[in-house]
Amino acid sequence: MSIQGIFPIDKWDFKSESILADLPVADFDRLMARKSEHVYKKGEILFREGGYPAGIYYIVEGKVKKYKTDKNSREQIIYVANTGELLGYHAILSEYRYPDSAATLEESTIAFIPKEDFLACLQQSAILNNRLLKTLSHEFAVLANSVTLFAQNSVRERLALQLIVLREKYKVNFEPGMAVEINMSRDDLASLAGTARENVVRVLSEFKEAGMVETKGRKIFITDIKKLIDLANAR
Amino acid sequence: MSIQGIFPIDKWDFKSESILADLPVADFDRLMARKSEHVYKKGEILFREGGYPAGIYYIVEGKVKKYKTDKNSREQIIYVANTGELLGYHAILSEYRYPDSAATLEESTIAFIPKEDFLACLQQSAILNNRLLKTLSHEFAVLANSVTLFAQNSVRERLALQLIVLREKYKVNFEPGMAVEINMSRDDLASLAGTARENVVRVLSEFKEAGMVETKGRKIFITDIKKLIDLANAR
DNA sequence: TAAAAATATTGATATAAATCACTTTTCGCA
DNA sequence: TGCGAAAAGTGATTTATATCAATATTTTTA
Repeated sequence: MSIQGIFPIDKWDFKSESILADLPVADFDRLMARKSEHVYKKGEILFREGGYPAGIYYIVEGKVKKYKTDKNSREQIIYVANTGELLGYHAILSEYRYPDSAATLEESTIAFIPKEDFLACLQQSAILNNRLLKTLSHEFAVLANSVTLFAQNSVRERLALQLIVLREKYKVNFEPGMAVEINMSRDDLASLAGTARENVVRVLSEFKEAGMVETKGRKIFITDIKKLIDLANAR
Repeated sequence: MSIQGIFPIDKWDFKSESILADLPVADFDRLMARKSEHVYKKGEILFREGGYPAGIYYIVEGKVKKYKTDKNSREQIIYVANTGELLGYHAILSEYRYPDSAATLEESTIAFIPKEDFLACLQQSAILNNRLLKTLSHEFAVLANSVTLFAQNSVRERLALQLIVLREKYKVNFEPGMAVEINMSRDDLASLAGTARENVVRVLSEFKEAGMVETKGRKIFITDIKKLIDLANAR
């Protein structure tokens, strides 16, 4: 789902192009022929940065964080993938190792597709080919935005933007005006905003003061998205 | 050219996969059939973020910065493209607008290839297809590294890393132990490192103190790459 | 080659954010 | 249902870097 139209440009359109949508049934079936589906508990690791790729992963249902870990073992979340998204294809297409790690953010059902099946399908399906090119190009735009965000914006702005993006991913059965619950630890939010947990807590309570969010225990509710967007667009 | 082997992992392998290398002659000729070549002066703009793409650009000779401009018109350089690299394909492949702007960093000879020719060639050449998939996947890895760099590293580390990367791009007729001259303004360096010009100047003079670089007027020479790398890897 | 313009440098100060040390709350589960 | 571990929150302090104001240097050009 897109947030186009809310932002001036769709600068923060983090919508996930579904790579497999509209794939001809034959192609889809070939791809999925030897898949193995598995339910992962929250926090389980699918693959690790630097590892050699054996195949790709399809999120049947759930959420996965893609992240990098630096030498101080501080984690940086690059992206939050949602139901319907594909994972791990970068490593296979670049003929190299996984550029990041992936771990479930909640209990998730995930299908594994062997590398050979993915490559075979890729060779035969022009549509899959084009979808990948399109998705990868879109990812470039999204990551370029991230670079600018981290290089030039304050923690406050970074967190605001990440909350806006997360809201899109966490809203289900949404009706206008409804608060969206974001189910993510302060630590993960910190990792997503590129800061320390303490700062997330402080900024979050600022946002609470300003009537943008509410919290109940660990739960975070986005109550006024418009205000958040204004803050993110300000300066 | 790669800096693999210098870094522990090739974390900062910013080498540019040449998309057009090894392309069958027939494909290459078709792609280039209607190209128009033009010499740009330093600082000329090839395309602007948000613009509708009319084609792609091939750097015959020269250097181009890809950058984004935020609401305060502060510039963030995302990438420095070198001789032999292709520009502007993201916009065409994603079927959207240019995600960033491009401007020459020095006098450069650049060929423009109409969108139709690029797409036609893409449709007929499986090799071009695969090269694009590979390059885009590699770009993902590079940008993911950038995100982590900006989110978690100090200005000192950021500048050190950017200098290491620039050194690869600015070295010509290089012999071991030779100093490499980086011909870039303090403002552009600041934009590349995500900081203000003043801070670049200060950090640069620190590096000079430490014997890593030398300056002559505006010119910057990387004299001890090993020390720079140690600094970038430290922490 | 001198004057003007662009670019770079320096120092002082303000501000944001990291870090540390600690307390409190929440929640899974025994 | 209450205990213990994990997660969240708070306050004080330090540190890095942004910002401002002014000067100096380099390059361009007339």
